[in-house]
Amino acid sequence: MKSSKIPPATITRLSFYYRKLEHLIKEDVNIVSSEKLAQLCDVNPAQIRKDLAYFGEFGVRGVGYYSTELLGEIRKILGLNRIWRMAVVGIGNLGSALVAHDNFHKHGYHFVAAFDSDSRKVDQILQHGLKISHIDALPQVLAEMESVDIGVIATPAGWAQDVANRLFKTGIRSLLNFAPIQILTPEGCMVQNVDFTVKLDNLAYFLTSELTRDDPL
Amino acid sequence: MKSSKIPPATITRLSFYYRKLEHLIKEDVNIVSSEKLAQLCDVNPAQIRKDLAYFGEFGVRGVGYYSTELLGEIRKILGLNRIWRMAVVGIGNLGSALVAHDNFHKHGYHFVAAFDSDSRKVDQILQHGLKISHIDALPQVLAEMESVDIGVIATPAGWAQDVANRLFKTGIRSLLNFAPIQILTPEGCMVQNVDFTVKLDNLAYFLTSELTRDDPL
DNA sequence: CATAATTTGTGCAGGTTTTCACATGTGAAG
DNA sequence: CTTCACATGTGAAAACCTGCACAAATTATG
Repeated sequence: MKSSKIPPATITRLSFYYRKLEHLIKEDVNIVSSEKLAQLCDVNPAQIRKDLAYFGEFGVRGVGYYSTELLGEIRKILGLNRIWRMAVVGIGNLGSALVAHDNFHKHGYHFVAAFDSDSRKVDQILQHGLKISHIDALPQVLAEMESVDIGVIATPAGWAQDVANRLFKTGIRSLLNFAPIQILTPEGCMVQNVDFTVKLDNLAYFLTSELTRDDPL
Repeated sequence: MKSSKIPPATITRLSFYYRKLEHLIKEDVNIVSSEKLAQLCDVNPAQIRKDLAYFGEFGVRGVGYYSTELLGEIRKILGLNRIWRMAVVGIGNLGSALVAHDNFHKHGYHFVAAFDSDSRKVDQILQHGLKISHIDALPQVLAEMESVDIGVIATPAGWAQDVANRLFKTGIRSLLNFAPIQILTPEGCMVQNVDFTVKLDNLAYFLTSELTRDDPL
């Protein structure tokens, strides 16, 4: 259980493995080899074994991994054996879509607070009885409830840093940021960016470089 | 102009530089040094110079980079000096939010077709006069229009692979996938995944490992 | 024109991540 | 009980990426 130096990419891959395992278990696959799982996740088998080795020995030599057991181990590693409470700021098209997206809820990520700067939206009720509060009431609203683990920023770029600062001030240490900017982050906090435009730029580059490439057969 | 072996991360960073440059130019900053830009993007200055060196020499020694010139060069590299035509499949909460999101449009990514499997949604009109077609009409609709560059998958996970296959079959070679699964991709095609849950899992792991850490001191 | 002050572009070293290859452990069959 | 087939766990090699440190180029100044 050496947690010393774990590549960030390993965590992301564990998340993939987890999903595939859920899927396999639904199909009554009880045992899976690194070979098989690797194929499904499109990675190298040794990679999977290395990733898991950071956290322990979960397989049986000559056999493979017991699906449910491995699922449970990864669940423990990632911390998915609990509910994570989230607050979202910015209830525009994207924010609404996120709240309505039941994939979050199904995986234990629950929205427990929602904020917007538009007073006309305040007191509107969203999915699961979630009520929109005014952004200026953020400190009070969060102080009055059980602590929130993750903040979600779904505001325009111009607001994002300000909103992030307000969230950090309440003691939140993790943000999921949908605004296309780099958030300045205090020590001990983490921001994960979901940046559509960057992804599209990657596709644009791919298509462009394919065209430009002087393919000599 | 050695395009031989460019790290994927370089492309992603170019996208960041591009955004920051846009911003700087708006503030009438004519010249920027790698030092300055690095600070703003939170990377190493040498990294920026290395990234740019893959594609040419765009700076002036002793001076720095002319903002607009560099912006133009990166625009050319990434292929952002044109309109990219996109088709979106799945007009639920997320799909609607994407179409409404004007950040795409502003950066040259235009939705020109929209599909859904729900017949009740067919013929509904979205932003910019975009009309929803039935998913089964996808081949015909796309055949009748100027070619589409990028497919966007905003369907539930179960549909995603099927939709991807249909899109690939029309000749589309790039996908932006919002479904939480790994898409099987033919040779010469590219899929970029925007996977919220993976990002959340990363945050969950961060928070969990921070708690578990036996902090000596 | 020479010198100083900059800031780029880049060879090289260092570090991290991925992959290979094999020893180790396990279950099954004869 | 021995042997075989198999799949994990892991040290070592390879591939990849980043960061340093300095040479090269440019402008400014006297």
